[in-house]
Amino acid sequence: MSKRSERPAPSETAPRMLDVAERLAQTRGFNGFSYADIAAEMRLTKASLHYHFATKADLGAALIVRYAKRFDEALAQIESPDAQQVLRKYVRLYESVLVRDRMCLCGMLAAEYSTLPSSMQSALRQFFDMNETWLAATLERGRAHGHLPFNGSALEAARTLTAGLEGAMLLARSYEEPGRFTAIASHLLAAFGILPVSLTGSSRSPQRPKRSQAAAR
Amino acid sequence: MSKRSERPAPSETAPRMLDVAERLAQTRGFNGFSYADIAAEMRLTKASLHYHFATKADLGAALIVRYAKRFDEALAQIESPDAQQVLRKYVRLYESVLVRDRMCLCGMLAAEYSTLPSSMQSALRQFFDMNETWLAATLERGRAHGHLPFNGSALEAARTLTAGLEGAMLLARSYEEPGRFTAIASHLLAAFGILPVSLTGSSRSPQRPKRSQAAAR
DNA sequence: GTCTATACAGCGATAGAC
DNA sequence: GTCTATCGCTGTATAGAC
Repeated sequence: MSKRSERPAPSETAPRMLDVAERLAQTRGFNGFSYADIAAEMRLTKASLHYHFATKADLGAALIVRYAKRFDEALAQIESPDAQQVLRKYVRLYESVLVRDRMCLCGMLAAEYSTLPSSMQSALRQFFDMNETWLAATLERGRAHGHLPFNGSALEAARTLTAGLEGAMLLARSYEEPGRFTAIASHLLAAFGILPVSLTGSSRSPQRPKRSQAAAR
Repeated sequence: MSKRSERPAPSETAPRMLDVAERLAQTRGFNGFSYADIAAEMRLTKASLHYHFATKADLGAALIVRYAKRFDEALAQIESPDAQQVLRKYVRLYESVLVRDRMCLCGMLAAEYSTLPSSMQSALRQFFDMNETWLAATLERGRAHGHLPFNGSALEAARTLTAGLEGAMLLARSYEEPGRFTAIASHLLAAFGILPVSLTGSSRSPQRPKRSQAAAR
């Protein structure tokens, strides 16, 4: 926080703006930072910033689009035949955000949803749609291969998992204790029969997986 | 929404202020409304409002304290020997907030945590502590009586449930589809072996359409 | 308790020089 | 692309009359 960024090369100004704005949005919310904040950090004037993103709504929409693209790429990179491993890595994506004292950008923006320009609202929904589509497909595939013993609709399971992770980030941040997130995430994964990371390694699992109680009977 | 409140009796101004501010904070966030918004709705001037709550931080702290008190009372009212029924009603408390197009006040404030005055930050943590203490005790009691077949720490289970419900509200609001919340909440309850309400009447008490505790908030 | 009036900082945004 | 300068508006908050 005490370090002020060097002034970027002109061609790098737009992406650096997005970097700074992203961090501010994740930590303070979209309504919690201003062009002046970005300008101070980048050692530019507010007017210069408006050259790159004419309005804050433009900046905000670009923020979501880039975030969604990166998230999509990250999801592609954690694909693997082992659905349990994929989901553990999925959780770790969230964790890697939290340990940098940030909230998931889109979780944060979801809280401010009703105050956002409509361009941001629709971009936000696209992000969540993409996320839940990928997650539901992953869950369904894992179940089909017999690796994920959960019950019920994969789409609803995906939404439940996302809600749990977003909520866990929200709460963990209020305590400045990332460990709260990890504990909740493990609990959520356990509901899908997924054991903690420390027990992975090989396919043997001497401990009985905590079966999901969902719709038992 | 289109209706503007009547001007309150002078002695009622402070509580009405809290009512209006609460709704605005739940829908737009604490940084998403101003004294001017409250003043317009109450047909008073901003200056008059500052007489009752000198600063916005004072208003915000009072907001949380009152909310926590009401929530505590609501929890006391849903106590019952049937832990499953208690948890279903607990979920319905959240639902009753969401269907009025609001986010849980404290979930919303949690998102803005880092921008809040410290008096609000500590009040917020108190709210979550109270909530999780009650919930963990409820879960533990249900398990001890054999009514809740969940595994692991009751405290962590409580945190997981709270995170899931808060996250579900967050996401459901971005789609303006309260049904998303209900589906996720059912899924979460199922993880504790709690069946949907519609399937509960068969063994014991018949289904009663009584919806008394939906008040408050 | 409520008012008018105002202070003063911050906001997003624009015009035009360089 | 970046600057200086400025606009119009909104934000929280205060002083003092009624």
